[in-house]
Amino acid sequence: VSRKREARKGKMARDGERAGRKPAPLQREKIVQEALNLLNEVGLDSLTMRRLADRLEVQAAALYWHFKNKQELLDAMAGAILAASNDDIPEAGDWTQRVQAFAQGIRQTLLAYRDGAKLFAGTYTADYHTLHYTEIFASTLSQAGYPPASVVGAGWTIFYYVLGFTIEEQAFLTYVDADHRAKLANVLPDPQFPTLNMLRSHLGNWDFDARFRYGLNLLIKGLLQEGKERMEEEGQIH
Amino acid sequence: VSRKREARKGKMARDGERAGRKPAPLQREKIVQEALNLLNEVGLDSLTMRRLADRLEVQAAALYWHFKNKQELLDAMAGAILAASNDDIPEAGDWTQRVQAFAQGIRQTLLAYRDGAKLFAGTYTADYHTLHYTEIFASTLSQAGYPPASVVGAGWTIFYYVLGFTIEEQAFLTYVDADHRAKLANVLPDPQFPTLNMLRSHLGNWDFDARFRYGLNLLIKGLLQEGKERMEEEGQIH
DNA sequence: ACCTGAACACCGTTCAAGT
DNA sequence: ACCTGAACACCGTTCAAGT
Repeated sequence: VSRKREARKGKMARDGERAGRKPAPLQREKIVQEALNLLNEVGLDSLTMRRLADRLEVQAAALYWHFKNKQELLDAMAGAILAASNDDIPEAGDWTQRVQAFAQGIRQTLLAYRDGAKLFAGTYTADYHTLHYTEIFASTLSQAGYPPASVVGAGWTIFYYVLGFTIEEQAFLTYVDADHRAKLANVLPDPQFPTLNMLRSHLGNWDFDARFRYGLNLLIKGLLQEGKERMEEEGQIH
Repeated sequence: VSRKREARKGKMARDGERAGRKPAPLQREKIVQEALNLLNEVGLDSLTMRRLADRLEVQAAALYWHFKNKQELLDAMAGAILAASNDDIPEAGDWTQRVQAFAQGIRQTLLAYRDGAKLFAGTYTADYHTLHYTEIFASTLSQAGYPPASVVGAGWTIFYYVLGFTIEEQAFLTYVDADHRAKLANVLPDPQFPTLNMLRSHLGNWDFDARFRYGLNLLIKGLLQEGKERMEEEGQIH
């Protein structure tokens, strides 16, 4: 997970606009790494500065020398999750396969840490890794012939889908136990909701992998359709 | 906003599986309503039991007679937001227009309260309103000829998209100021990311309405395409 | 440069006791 | 049935002072 990061050393855009100043206070990465371990053990709601300080065998106040406040630490954690992810998206296959691998990659990255998606939501980072990922996606769709507005629009759409999906997936995995699931199932056979009743067996399906693929396919079908419409228009003009 | 709820009184599935017991301790709705007001004023992070108690001119401990814990209150708030929303989706138009209106309705519902989307995320409620909404969507797509698996899959996909979108929209509106936006713009002209550089003008576009419509259209295009493929298959078989 | 000690102004939650 | 008083075990953050 962290071997990749060594290999990219020297690219230096790592700490945002402050990059390239000096070799970064060594301690910062250690804190973030320990914070991520703690996240996996206790979850986002129980991740406190004091608990983290305990782990690092330091006073809580010490953390405020390295981070302005808790939010800045959380932002750094979100960045580190993305950085640690498998960022060599396969170049093989047509663009639909590449886009699919891209979306799956983001989902797996967020799934790799407890509450990873929730942590990531609302973190508007623009560090090297975010831009790198975006560049890969954008160039794939651009080379497939899609115009700028579509590339950007599709990028956001896929990102929002993956984010919403993974937030709900992780919430389900941690908060919804078998009891709760059974309760949901019991509510359904209500004559007031005939269509839901009809769909009962499908609504009880919690195969997140299959569910994710269905939505991703729908988005790609939409892109294919958009591409076809664009070709037809161009055909009429020329 | 709350007149609608009066009109539906007597349907009684309101408090989940405990419904139909007795006329519900009057106080509960008042607490939730005040909590929503507080949410709009201070945001989700600053919504505390103690502050809410102050507003109701009561001790914080008193809230624990009405709600098991804070999470139960948050769940009730999420339910109330959905309940207060405009739930008579227009019956006019073809199914694509109805699905569009449906998704827009959910987005507007979540936007109606500060951090509404974040509050809603991970709240697996199955109250009357959730089921009612789902029923409307499912029947629309069912009547359009889509098979059960597609109806359910498309429902989840649209939900995840709307949720992810609105979370990021609200986070942007509250946390990202002009300064931050300018900083994001400055990072882009990097020769390392040629495609992003090319898309610069489009990446700086923060028109969320337009962005939302693009993604929604993409999903509907995908559904139309899926429908066409299904018709072709059926044509070959018969 | 980096950390401690101690404090400030808060949290969510419990529970005996009141009415 | 509904609420108070008081406590418990925590929070994030600041800041003088240490090394």
